[in-house]
Amino acid sequence: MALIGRPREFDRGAALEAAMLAFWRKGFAATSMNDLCDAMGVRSPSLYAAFGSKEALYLEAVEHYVEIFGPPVWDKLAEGATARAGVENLLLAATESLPESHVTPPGCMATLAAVSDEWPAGIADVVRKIRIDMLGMLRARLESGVANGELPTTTDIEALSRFYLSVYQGMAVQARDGAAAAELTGVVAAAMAAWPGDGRA
Amino acid sequence: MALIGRPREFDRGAALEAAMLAFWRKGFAATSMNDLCDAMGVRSPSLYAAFGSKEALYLEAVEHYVEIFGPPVWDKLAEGATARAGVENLLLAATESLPESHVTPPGCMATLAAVSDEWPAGIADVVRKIRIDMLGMLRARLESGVANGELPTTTDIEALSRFYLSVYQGMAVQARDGAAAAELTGVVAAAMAAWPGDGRA
DNA sequence: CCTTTTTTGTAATGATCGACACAGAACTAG
DNA sequence: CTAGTTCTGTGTCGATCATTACAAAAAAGG
Repeated sequence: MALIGRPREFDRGAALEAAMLAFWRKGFAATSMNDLCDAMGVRSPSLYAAFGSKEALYLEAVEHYVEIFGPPVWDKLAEGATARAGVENLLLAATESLPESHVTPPGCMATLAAVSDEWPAGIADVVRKIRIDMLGMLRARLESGVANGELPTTTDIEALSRFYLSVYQGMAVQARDGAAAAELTGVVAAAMAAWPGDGRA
Repeated sequence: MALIGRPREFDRGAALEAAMLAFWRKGFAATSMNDLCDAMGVRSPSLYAAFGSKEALYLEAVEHYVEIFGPPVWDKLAEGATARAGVENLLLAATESLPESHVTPPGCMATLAAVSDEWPAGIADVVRKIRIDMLGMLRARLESGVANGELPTTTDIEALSRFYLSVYQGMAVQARDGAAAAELTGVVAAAMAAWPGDGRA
């Protein structure tokens, strides 16, 4: 991009990654420019030159989050042999992704963003769209399950996709509260028992 | 309390109610003292004299929330004739309580507090305890269901209580995103299909 | 009446917020 | 080399934050 002029002395990608982790852990408002400068190892004028503003940096950070942490979980939805296996694999992947790790904060950055605090409208719109996209992915997989004959044509797609989204979102909240992967797998097992036609009487 | 001296000119209970609604809608950090003074109709010195600090006011507000909005939902757990009816009635009550109304903001104040932003430790501890108490109430009802013979003794109480808590918490997130009661009742119907022994094959 | 006590309104405190002005440093193009 | 361009570091801007001094006002006790 910048062919002439003084070269940038920091790795933009690494700085964005650090900003993503800081925002993920503390949220938008609670992460100050000072926090970001410390986490990214960059002075504020360099940060503004590279990213524009705190809000623009957050938007890039959450976009990066979706690119990096979305596929390992949400691609499972399509990889499953059946719609049921897809949903189950999605939720099982979430049990590994949601709890805190050595490098990542607990919970889902997009699910938990802007649900309890007032955030800038631009950010609130983006994260809400991500959550709506999750619902859309679930709905699409269930619809294909009906088309494949795996699910009865009478299946309430809207309700079932919202239900499994609820399970994912609730697991994200509990991961925030310290739930471990083993505790979340129990939730998944219980949730899969709600699959239409899975009678065990 | 104050027998002598100039009498207070505002209704402390009404002011607390207004503060609760403001905190509920915007969260702790995003609600400034200016916002609170406007919402409560009180100048800041009077506010500090009556409540101590912003943090102490929040703690009183969330305590008031639990007292007012907790029982209409969570008492349903014990009122049901069976454990299954109790859980279903709890979730159905939530479908009426969680969506935004003319007077209340959307979502559950205790469920969504401090999940996306860093809040003062004292507040984070309190709201997390409330969420853990919800889990405890579910667990206790399921345990009594096992004792009554309504549920198999092999029931994974821990997993099932976490599962229904997930559903409640996920519905709270979706209510934040604008879900209506009708959409949440579909989630409840799907969730109740996961009840152990509810075979429909 | 006067004193004591508490609340009220005005105004200001220091701290922190996001964002930026400016000058010097580091690079390319010619 | 010089000129043009971009980045870095220091320092600071006005705004807003939670909190509080201070004095006038409103009540009760004597």
